[in-house]
Amino acid sequence: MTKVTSLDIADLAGVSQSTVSRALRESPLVNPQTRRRIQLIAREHNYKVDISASNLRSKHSRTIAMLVHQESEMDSDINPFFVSMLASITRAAAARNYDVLLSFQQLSENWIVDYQNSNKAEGIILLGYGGYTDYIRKAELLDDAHVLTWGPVIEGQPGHFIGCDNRQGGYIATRHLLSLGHRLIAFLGDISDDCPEIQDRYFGYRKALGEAGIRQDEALQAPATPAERSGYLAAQELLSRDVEFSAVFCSSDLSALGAVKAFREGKLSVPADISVVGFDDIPAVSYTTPALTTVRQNTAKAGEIMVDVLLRLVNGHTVQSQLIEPELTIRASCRPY
Amino acid sequence: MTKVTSLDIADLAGVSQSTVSRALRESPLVNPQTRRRIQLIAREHNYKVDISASNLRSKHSRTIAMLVHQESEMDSDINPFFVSMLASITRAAAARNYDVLLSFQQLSENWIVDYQNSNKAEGIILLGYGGYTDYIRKAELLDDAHVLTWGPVIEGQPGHFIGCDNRQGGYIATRHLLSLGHRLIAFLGDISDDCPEIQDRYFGYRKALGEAGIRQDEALQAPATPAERSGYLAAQELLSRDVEFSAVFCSSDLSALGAVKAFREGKLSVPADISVVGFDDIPAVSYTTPALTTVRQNTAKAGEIMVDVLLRLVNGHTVQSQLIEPELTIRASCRPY
DNA sequence: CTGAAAGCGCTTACAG
DNA sequence: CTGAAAGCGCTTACAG
Repeated sequence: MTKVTSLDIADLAGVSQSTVSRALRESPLVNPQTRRRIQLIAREHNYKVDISASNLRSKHSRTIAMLVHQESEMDSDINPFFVSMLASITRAAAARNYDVLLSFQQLSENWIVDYQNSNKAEGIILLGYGGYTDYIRKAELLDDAHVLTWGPVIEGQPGHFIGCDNRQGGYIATRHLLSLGHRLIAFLGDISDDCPEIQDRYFGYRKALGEAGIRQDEALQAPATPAERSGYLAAQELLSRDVEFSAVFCSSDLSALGAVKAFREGKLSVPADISVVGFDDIPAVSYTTPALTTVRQNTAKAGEIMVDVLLRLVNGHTVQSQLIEPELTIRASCRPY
Repeated sequence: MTKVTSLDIADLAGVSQSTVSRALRESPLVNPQTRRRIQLIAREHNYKVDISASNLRSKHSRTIAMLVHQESEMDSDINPFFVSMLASITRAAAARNYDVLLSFQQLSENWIVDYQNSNKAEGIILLGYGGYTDYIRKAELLDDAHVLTWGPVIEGQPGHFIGCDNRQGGYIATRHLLSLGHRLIAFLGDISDDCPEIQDRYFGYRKALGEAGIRQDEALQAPATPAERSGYLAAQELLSRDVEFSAVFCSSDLSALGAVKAFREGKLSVPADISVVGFDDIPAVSYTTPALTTVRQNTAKAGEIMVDVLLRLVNGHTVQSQLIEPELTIRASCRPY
């Protein structure tokens, strides 16, 4: 069976090939009746516009590339938050008739050149490059390339970023605990310069404490990466310090999950003995016992915005880095002090 | 800045455009020195072969599409097992110089036609369509289309499947528990015809019990979907029945995680009071306490095989549905009875 | 080993 | 509203 082309459809419909092309692209130039007839014939014959020919001629690929960062080749343990982002970006792109190319690897100049200059994709979205700010900073390429990164928005930083208002997120999480009467609130997370997003959550936490007239106690801070295991260890570390606290703000849901487990093993009940707030609102934490109170990053909305902004970048508009407002999602892991 | 084409490179190198094309595709027809020179010039000018033009002319897209099944629009909670598969397929494709298009949605005839006839992708991989056997059965399209599904291999079934030898997996999991002296072994999972993969795990479990001369007690079976919440409820159900058992084989890691939690809440320690074996070996279960003994589905290998088989299908070879051998991964969730 | 030429299947001015 | 024609940037016989 030989391939059906627009010429075949034209013959069948008794019109010219250009008219077929127009009809299938919903051009208003074509007589509505003719258009419908052509579309019907095309469907009957399972005809689809050849995307390569279309792309070549029109110089658009209607495709974006998504690059998911992977530390190591072997590590398939992707934060569920990024899986949600991936899904929502893909859906947002599909809604705009864009396809999504997926790749897991390290960012390299080469990769960007490859995807842009080869016309494979009109733009690129970077996911999970949180720790790579330095690297991104170096790549001047990012400035004229159509690259959008999910990550921290830092003053004067080259490239284009969309991220969560992490400072606000840390602030509302801590305010919530304060409003429940907690005064000794621990913080779990890596506040080094390597993790500007976590740092911002920490700054929000400090701001809320400050406003409540509470001096932050360094002994109530323990580093943790966004991983269950890490939260578990950090919580144990906290317990071993033998400082008092009645609540913990964890800078990620995964670390919160680990912390809850550590507390439980230490015969401390959540929320009876300790209140816990997480960050991200990954799908899993609404099912846990207790369901986790957390700061929701709206991935569906984030996906929409990222696709919109990337496409505006592609179309030559100047775009602004943008922060997405987090929301507190109250569940069952906190209790009044 | 106007686009660099192979003609520009040809001019710069003082050769014909055909020679540039050949050189960049590593054709042995080109003088090695000339080839190197051309490649150098191309790199200097950030020239990349226009993929649309190349695809149009050569009639290959070197792209495969991955369709991940999503029950509902809102459900971004994808089983980590499929995330691993997604990553490993993408990497296997990249190693063969293939790009991967990603889509999350329901399977529809339309979708397949769209991707194949439009030349967007040479073949399609379906992920997470376990419950959709009926639907797939109906789609005769699948037979001549280049579609490969991760799922159960069923005698006489149309289409092409790669899956885990689930029966063997259930068998080795149960044998392990038997070898530790357990006799009363519960099973968690949905054994309806809707889930042939879980059914197979159940058959393997029964086979092992049978060989050990143990009559399977129906009261020791509780339905559970591959979700933590579901495993949690199923384990509670089991406990409420007040039947005795010293071990549980859970048909997924996610349900095993939930079961462990339920046992713990019921003041039963794993593995001291109850031994638990899971299935999948998702990344998370090696970090839990106790680390979970489970049946490993080797996703890296599965990804390689799926890409290989799909590409052979694409190239017109007949391919055989294939089962991947599971391996028992012993960790800390089981103890001799 | 190299080049001239055809042509993949579309989109889009241009003319009517 | 419709058609004839050019041309997107390659790959690949074909000829030498």
